[in-house]
Amino acid sequence: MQQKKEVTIYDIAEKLKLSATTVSRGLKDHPAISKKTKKRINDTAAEMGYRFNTFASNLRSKRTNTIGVIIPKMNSSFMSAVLAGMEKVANEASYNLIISQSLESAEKEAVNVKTMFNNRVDGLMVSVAYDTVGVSQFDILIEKGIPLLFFDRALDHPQCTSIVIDNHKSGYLATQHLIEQGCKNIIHITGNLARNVYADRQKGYESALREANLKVKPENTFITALDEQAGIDSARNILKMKSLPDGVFVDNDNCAVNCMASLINEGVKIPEDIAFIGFNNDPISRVIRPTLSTINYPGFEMGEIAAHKLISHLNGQQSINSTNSIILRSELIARDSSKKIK
Amino acid sequence: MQQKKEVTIYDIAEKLKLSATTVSRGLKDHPAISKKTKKRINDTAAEMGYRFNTFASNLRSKRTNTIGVIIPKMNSSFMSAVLAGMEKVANEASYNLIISQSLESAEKEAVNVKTMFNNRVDGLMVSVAYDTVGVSQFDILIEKGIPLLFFDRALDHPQCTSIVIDNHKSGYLATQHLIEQGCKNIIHITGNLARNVYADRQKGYESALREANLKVKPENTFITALDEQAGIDSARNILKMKSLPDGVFVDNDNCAVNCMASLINEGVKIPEDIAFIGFNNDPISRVIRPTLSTINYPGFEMGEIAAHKLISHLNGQQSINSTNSIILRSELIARDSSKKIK
DNA sequence: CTGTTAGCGCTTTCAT
DNA sequence: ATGAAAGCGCTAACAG
Repeated sequence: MQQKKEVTIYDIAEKLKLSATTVSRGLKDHPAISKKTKKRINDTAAEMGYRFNTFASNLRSKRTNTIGVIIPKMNSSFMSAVLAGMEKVANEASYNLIISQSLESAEKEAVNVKTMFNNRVDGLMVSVAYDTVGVSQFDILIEKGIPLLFFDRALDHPQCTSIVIDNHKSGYLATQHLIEQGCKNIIHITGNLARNVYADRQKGYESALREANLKVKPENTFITALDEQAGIDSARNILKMKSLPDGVFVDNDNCAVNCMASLINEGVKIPEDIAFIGFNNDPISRVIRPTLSTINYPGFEMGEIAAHKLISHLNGQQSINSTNSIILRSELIARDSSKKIK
Repeated sequence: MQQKKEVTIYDIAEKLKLSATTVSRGLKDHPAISKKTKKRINDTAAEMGYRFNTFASNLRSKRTNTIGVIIPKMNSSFMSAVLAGMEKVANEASYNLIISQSLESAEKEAVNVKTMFNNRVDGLMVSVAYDTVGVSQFDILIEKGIPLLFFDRALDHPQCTSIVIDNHKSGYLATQHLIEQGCKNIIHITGNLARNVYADRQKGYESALREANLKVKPENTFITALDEQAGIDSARNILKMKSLPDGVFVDNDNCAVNCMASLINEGVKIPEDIAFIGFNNDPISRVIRPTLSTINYPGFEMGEIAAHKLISHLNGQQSINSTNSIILRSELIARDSSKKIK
């Protein structure tokens, strides 16, 4: 299987009696090259089977036109939507996206940051892992002036912009909704409170309880991994409680449906005995019975805005820093799992 | 925001009174460099804030240590598992993975192939899009001797290895299972029959029917996109049929649960009126009620095997071609949605 | 509008 | 176990 020799711009230049520079410019659609020459160059390139060498280009120009993205896990329709939004904006600005998963591990995340750094990404967008601590793993980027932006699961950093949803309000709305349905003893199944998303939702949950003169009991907040197993385990823990709750707010639909299914298996009636509300508006929330009430928010838009902010910065149009952060709106979707009142 | 000057191996070499060659080797853990020198080199590199320049390396060595992966869509636990398997093997062999989605579009797939090609991937693994036609879009790779491997949704190509599951047997098992439960009028909701996975399952479905002396009716095969909407639409179409089916075999769990939910909404009893079996063993199949019978198969293993085959080829240990293709085993998981017999 | 020159940072011979 | 020299293919800077 002999590799054919690679065609370079020099080969094209020679064939056309031009300089390599002109060929390079012609291929790049540079304004200073005549239409006619451009056409000759492009035609010859195609004919000779030329392929652009990104490495030589990147080496020389010290730019990669590549943006890195690190997400915790590619397992929700929300993440798909965010990435789709990012990809759209990046493509339009002719940037490439490199996506990698931390799989919820701070350790793997740190490795990914290094890999992105070594791959010379022009900028990086991160939604941090479940157990990430501190921000020092990102220092290498900041030091080299590589713009860093957080989305959804954000960290506080003066030099970074964050794009998030209003988690406080979301938590408040979800809890208030359960209270309106008559719930007086509401569980909040959440994640690591070091993460802004969970901490803010917890605060919103507490605000709503206090506003309704309901007690905030520490034992009513379950800190979990918010995955399927956490849903099943939480159901077991709920059934063990002295007084059964009458409402459950789960920070993730997938976890919520598993919890619901386990409870129903044990004879619990939903929403009559326990009302449920999830988070994410995942497609599963519409398929499960009873259909799951949830919080919806604009993932695609979040991706678009994040990518747009970063690219604006790269083009020198605006700066990445904490004062440019954005909070997107979310909304309550009430379905059968929470409608105690007929 | 001034960029600090990049540290190169020459800077390290100078500081240590060594040659760049030695530094390069030391960083790469080359056997011909003494332990002591290696330690000095690595320490100094860290201290000086050196970062490896992939582009210079790739440019010079003409290898990228990168494997490309193109998948239709990152929307199932099956795909996650496959990618995790690939990543594990790739990482162990110190290869990077670039993953991109065709979003079920042949057009985008062709673009992705070109991008991968221009990014000089050492090899490519592809699960083709829903509507891909022909194999010519992959010619550029074959011509340059870049190994190409298909997994799950495969194309026939003498120079490519395929890693697939036994779709014929899976279709047969699923259908036979419904027949054993007493079904006599079974619908098969499938996808584009130009795709091996769906064509083979359809053949298995037909084999099982014939074996049981049941008629194979063309109108009982629904060609759909196998997504959520297809499930909902199929439910509507089923309800319009002159004689309602008593069994439905869907080639995708996600589509199946949406179809089931829609039918249940219309008062259909599952499995009593219509028994159901899906495909993929997606987590959703365990949460939905009734729990969905399905076909399980080893996604993680598929990823591992695919990556392993490709890397073996890159190391010159075995060849990529159609004679090395592998068919993995799948298994039936019977749950409540198909158990008519008590 | 086109060309000349130089060099990005690394690895690969081939020597020693 | 270490080094010298050359060059991968491109583009920035300057020249005309």
